[in-house]
Amino acid sequence: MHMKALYNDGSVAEVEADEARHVIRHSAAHIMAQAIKRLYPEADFAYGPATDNGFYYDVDLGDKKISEDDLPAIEAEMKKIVKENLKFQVFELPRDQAVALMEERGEKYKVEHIGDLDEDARITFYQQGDYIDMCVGPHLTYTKALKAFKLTGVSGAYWKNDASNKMLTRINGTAFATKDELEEHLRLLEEAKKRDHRRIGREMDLFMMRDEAPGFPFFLPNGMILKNTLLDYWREIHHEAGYVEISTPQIMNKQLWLTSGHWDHYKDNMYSTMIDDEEYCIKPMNCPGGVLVYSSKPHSYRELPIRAGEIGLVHRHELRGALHGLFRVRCFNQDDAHLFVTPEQLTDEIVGVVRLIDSVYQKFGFKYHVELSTRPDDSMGSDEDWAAAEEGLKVALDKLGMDYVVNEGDGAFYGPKIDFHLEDSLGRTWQCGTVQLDFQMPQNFNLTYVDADGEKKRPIMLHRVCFGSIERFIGILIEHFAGKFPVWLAPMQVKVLPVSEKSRDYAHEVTEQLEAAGIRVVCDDRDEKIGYKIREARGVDRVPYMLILGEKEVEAGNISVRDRTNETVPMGVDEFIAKVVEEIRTRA
RNA sequence: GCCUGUAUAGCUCAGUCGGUAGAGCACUUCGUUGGUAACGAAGAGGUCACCAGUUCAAGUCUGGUUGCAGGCUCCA
Repeated sequence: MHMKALYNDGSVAEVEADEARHVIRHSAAHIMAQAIKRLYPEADFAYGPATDNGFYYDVDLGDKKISEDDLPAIEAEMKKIVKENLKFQVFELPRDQAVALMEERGEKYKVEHIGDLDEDARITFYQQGDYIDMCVGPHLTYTKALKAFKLTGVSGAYWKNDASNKMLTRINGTAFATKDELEEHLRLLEEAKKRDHRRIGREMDLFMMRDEAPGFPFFLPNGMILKNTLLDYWREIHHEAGYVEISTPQIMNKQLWLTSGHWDHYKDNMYSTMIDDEEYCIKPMNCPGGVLVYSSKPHSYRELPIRAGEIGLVHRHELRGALHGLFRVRCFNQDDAHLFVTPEQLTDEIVGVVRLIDSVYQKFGFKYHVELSTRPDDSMGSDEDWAAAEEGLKVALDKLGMDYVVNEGDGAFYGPKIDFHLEDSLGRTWQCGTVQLDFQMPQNFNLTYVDADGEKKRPIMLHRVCFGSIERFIGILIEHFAGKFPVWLAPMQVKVLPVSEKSRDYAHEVTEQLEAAGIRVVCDDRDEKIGYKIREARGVDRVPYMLILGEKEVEAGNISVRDRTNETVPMGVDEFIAKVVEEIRTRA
């Protein structure tokens, strides 16, 4: 799909594909702003960019409010503007005139924006009809080129993404080159909703949420199978990677959290309780416990690196507006580990951890992106330590040749981190794995090891998780597989479906044989028709294998195996058991 | 915490102008013995999230609280 785009130097060029889509969406944002301005003359616009999925504009409407009910009117006005086929024009102004123009038009956010621009920044404006917007473009050449768009919702967003600023009204929309593409996009969104882990979790009886405990998930028997199976896998690969496993207390006294720095930097997220008139905290992180284990006895350089894993249940008071299924909860299990290493071992250990995390994500076929998160405003420690720590992570990433984006100011309060982000069904990303480099905790707790020269030295501490939180990881897994887990993970691996009462005894026999082989099998011997049972096994249980057993199979002494491709093949029971057991063993 | 919505049966949803509730699926029972994505009938199931208010009367209107959804902020 070719189309023309107007650039801020006044030139016009052909654009296509992603670039064309971006131009369409960005122009849609301007046309929406023009429509809003016509309907709400007091509207004051902030930012209005194109995004990966559409576009939005943040607007300050003063005392007025816009809700979803108002969107059809705005859409209708946009259609009028499209029909008017206004020409997009571009012009540039020197700073003082740019400010004057925006002030004259009552655009105080744009004026502030100009103030934030570099001294030598070129300030360009795009105009269609009587609407003028400060913008770097490019844009469509005429409004009629906007052929397919839809406003999708209203939300709030802080000016400059800062919670201390005013909350503006964000109006979201999406636009495509053609109506067909728009329809397809909306259809895919509907499809994605069917993969929502909250919905599948309920359908498959994996977990549940209750109003009595917002943010605290309940795991049901099927969910526990999934969780425990993941943990078995986790223990196996960590044992192979030279990790030991520990477990540290849920509740430890406030003094510990003062020493670790959590009290000063993380107090608002911590739950606490009184025990015998002394204040105790419920752990929001596992590291202080891990540190206490390390510091409980002297260590030689010969013992390092120590890699101590812990499936640690942590509780954090998250803002209720942030809660989201299993993705954002108030208590979760971290597949944590703390590594105590010498400076010489540091890079290799980071590389080892990153490789381990990568191997886990490869196992499930996840695509992910990596971020290097640097020093936040609220942090502890010296500039030198932070610089060294950030450098340490960079060196490891470079050694691995990994692509990453830098996420300024998003590190933990005690150190910078490498974050691994996974996608959910809607393409939203969630941080799962992370590797954090920490010089602070060893200092705060005066951790040492005796080096070869007999001197006491300070170990460096690495915090790391692979899954991140088991809960979040399970949520991602559910959406990734749409509940159709590989055999080794499936809570129900085989469902035996007798066609009628006549084959019920045989079905029970086969079920027992599978059970004896360690296969998770359920026999649906209800008095229902075979089509009904298949429908439920497929659509609700999402079981990898169904065994259809009728008189034919009783006669032949074999089984009919139907897999997820809906192919049905006859097979001997022993042959099938061997196949499934092998798939489970190899985690195929 | 903030913005915009939203809350009726286990699930998905109807419920008009305010007159104390309905469907489909699921569940239970009975019949049915059925061969690859819904067998038939009957039954049971709701303090309409909660607390106030308006009204002769509230699922319905108003206010508040809580949960939930999509965002923002924050985060694994």
